[in-house]
Amino acid sequence: MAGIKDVAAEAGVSVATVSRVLNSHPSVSQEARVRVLAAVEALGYRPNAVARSLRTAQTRTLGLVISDVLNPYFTELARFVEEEARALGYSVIIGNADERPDLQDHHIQTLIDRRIDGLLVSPADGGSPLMRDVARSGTPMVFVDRWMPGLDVPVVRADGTGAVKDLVAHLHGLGHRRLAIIAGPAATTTGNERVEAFRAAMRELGLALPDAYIGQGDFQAASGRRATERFLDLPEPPEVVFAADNLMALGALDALRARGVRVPDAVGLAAFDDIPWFVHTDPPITAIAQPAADLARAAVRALADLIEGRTPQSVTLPARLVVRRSCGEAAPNQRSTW
Amino acid sequence: MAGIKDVAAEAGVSVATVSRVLNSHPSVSQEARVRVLAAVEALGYRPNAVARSLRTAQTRTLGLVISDVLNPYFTELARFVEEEARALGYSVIIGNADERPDLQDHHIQTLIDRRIDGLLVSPADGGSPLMRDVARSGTPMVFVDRWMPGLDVPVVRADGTGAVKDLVAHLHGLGHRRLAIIAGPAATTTGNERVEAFRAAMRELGLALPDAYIGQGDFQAASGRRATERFLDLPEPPEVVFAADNLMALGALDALRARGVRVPDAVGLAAFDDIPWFVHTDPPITAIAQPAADLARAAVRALADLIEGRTPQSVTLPARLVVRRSCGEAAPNQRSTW
DNA sequence: TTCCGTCGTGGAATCGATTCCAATCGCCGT
DNA sequence: ACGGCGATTGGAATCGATTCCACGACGGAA
Repeated sequence: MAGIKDVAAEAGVSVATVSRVLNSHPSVSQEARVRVLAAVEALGYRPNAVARSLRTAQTRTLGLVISDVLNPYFTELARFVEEEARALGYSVIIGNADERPDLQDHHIQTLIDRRIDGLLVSPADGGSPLMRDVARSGTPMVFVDRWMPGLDVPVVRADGTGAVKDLVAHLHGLGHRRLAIIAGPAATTTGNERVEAFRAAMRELGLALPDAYIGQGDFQAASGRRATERFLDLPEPPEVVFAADNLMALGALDALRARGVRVPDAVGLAAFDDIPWFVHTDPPITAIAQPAADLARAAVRALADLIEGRTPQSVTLPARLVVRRSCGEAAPNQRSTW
Repeated sequence: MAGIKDVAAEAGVSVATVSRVLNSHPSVSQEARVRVLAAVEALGYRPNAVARSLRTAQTRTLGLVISDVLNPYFTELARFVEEEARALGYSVIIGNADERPDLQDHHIQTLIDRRIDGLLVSPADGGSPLMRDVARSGTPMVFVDRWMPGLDVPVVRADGTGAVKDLVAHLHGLGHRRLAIIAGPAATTTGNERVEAFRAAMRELGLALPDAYIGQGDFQAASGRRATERFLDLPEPPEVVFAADNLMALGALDALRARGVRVPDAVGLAAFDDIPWFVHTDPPITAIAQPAADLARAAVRALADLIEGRTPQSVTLPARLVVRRSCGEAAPNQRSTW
């Protein structure tokens, strides 16, 4: 593969001049520029990004560590992150933690070793000591969706409080009183927040939330299945199950179907995170939709600000309720996002 | 951030010795090794992967260019690719082409510029001249799922012929005669193959496949919607629509629902690619399942073979039919993959 | 005792770019 | 005609590792 020296030789100039042309440095004669460009073309020369990064100490690359690629919400997030990053001249390397702290650390370490310019993280399991160190070491970093408290790191996320309140009100209006939730890991911020919002909304309506109605999940399908089975085994099962993410909702649906429980007649189902498939499930699932595209854009911009020396902003966007039929009679404002 | 020189100074040895310890070169005294390791520990030293790559001319990184991250099939593929690569000591950088040739080329170019050790590609739109050049230039490369004909590049894919034949037989057995297909882009191998397999299977059963029953799609949801609407507008609409991938099936379902067409009573639906949600759609969708995990593993191994100088193998694995209820009465062997 | 092979070690070159610094060349003003 | 300034240019240092090569010490064989 041709190097900058070959180009210099071909064009009859020094490597310094070639480099200047490539980086559009002003002081190069028109004539030299033309010759260099011709040589570049003739040789099909492409600068070696590795060498360039070593010298300039920047890679124009962002790391994105997400908790689970199989979760459509994160996939969507990743897609928009890459899009915005590309618009700003960065590449993105995705690390999938699969909700496993060890994998998460592995990816963070690998990304740091490769000297990415900045890190976008959605901490699985409440983050890790390594993550804390990285943040403190001054590596530009931004949290998306989930975050770690007590760190001076910008956070870009959706606030589901209002939407959860709307959801509970909707369920209450439908006549449901016994509402259960499948929570995410207590260590994650989103895991906690959603439960708290749910609890608060219920208290406001004077509804009780017994411990037995709080299932422990880990944001993955299997845990949704297990928690749902436990609910169904209760002497007095809940009338509605609210899953704190879409994969656990899938698991819940699996469990319900396996037991032959009719949705929503016997038990209703709602989920956090809206995805295209919820329109076509049986029945269509009422869900809380997060603005993934906006979150992704805001997060990338905050990170770029941090990297390029500007002051980044934490951003909180509202999530919103999308009512479908999985909790009872169709509501008048039933509408899909898609 | 501490460099190898700092470690050398701290341990009181030369950088050469430090490097030897780090790369477990045999000729280092026990005593020096201990001192170096202690210094590494004390300084929290981590080798700079960029510098190392420049010198060794290898990055221990694989590029994976997929056609569409939002397609759960590719997401699953990506997940297993990363898993297998990690087991073999490689990292993976994912490029999402969104079924756009220009984006695809952008990612390939970026990956090459970063000197990834090898490339795993599922060509969107039949590949590109750039892709052909890269393949010919000797960059280790392996095709997954889709491929470009006429290149000496290993291909790892699933063969759907048998499963499509099973599907058509199943539909025929259910009494359906007018079967339509929403094809993928003619430029892609999978796009063509699936149509051809379908056509062949129908011919064997003496069924006609009029041109009007072949919808042109691009593997994305919107095209599935459009093609389905066109089918429904036909004087004699098909009895079953077979979508060549899961996103177009989603689009088809959208269109069917919008028109108030009952599935499977009025029109049946089947899809290529099976995903967890198909179990819970209304109705559950009959689909052809590809062994994503096995494909991913085989592809990574083939690429690693190529990179490390062994002889890689092309692999073709069978896809299989999973019958559900979207084409008519439940079959006896109804069973989910999940 | 002398010679030679092994082992452990450090100096220095190298990978492919970027960039500082000094040198050269016109050309202008006085 | 001369000093000087701006525009171009090339040489060489540098980024942080790996690795070739030479060198000294030491042990065993003759």
